[in-house]
Amino acid sequence: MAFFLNKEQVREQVKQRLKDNGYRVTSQRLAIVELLFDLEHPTADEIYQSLTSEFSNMSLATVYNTLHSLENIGTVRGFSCGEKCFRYELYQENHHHLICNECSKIVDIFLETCIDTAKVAEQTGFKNVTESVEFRGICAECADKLSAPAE
Amino acid sequence: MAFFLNKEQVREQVKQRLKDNGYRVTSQRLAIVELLFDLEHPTADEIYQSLTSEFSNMSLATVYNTLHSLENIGTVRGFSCGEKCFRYELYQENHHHLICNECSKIVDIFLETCIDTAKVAEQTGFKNVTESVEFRGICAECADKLSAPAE
DNA sequence: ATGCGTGCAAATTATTTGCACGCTT
DNA sequence: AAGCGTGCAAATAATTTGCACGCAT
Repeated sequence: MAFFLNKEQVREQVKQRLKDNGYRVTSQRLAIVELLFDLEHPTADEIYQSLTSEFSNMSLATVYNTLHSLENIGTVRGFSCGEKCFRYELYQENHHHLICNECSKIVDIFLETCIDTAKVAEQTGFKNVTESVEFRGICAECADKLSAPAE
Repeated sequence: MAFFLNKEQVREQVKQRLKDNGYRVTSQRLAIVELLFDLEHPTADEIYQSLTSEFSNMSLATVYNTLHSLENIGTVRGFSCGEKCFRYELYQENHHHLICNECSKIVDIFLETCIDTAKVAEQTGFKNVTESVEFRGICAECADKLSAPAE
């Protein structure tokens, strides 16, 4: 985890952004942000599982709603690993993914892009624009497996 | 559509790549590639609908299988627009997306990046690496709608 | 001739939605 | 006091999978 802000700072930043965008600050929203700070790339269900210990009654629907709100304010990014599951993480510039098409393994890649998000926002009229680069390919192990049957 | 290759050239390229990667060249695979050349960002189901006119009997399962194979050889890229639907397109460098978190509108963005896909492949051992930049945000109309209730 | 790719249909499962209550503002 | 956010549970629909046949190699 290579965050530029510590958990407390992220918390404060999110609170500010929620307010700025007309969302209420709720304990569930903050809890999910903190969880995302600690976890790798949880799915909605994993987040739900982790939070049921903290909040005895918390529903999956709330997790989805909250993630959606957090995406809207540019704090969370969802991405699909493999076709099926959807994973979420705190948005960080320069933090990208390389995903195996076969086994859905996710490799984190930190690299500078020369992409100007502000400019994209300006030219398109979009708000809260986040950017991420997704690499796709076949990992070495899967490449072996795929060619193996042909031997 | 700003393809560097015409349809025939894409066809030949795909045939070669299929062979190179140990996949068979089938009419369904070529048909899907040609369709992707013509269509914007079809979903699997839209592809299926379009092909049923050409192939009287063609199943959705085959569409999914084929798309997956084409992804593996780096010809097709799938991406999620909104959380629900999955869309597919021919892979082109410098062709990226800006997606609205609310209405899932897709804006195509062509921009040069300083991303070196070959280097990523080299450093990670992945094969057939494709790259795409995905921008997310809230489009102007949805931003209006979201703030409207607060007025 | 062999075996992969296809078609069919059933199964799985992630995600969404509507409604009533409680908490934040 | 008012209304958004939450929780619950049912509904929705995209995607996957197994099996048998035909076609490409």
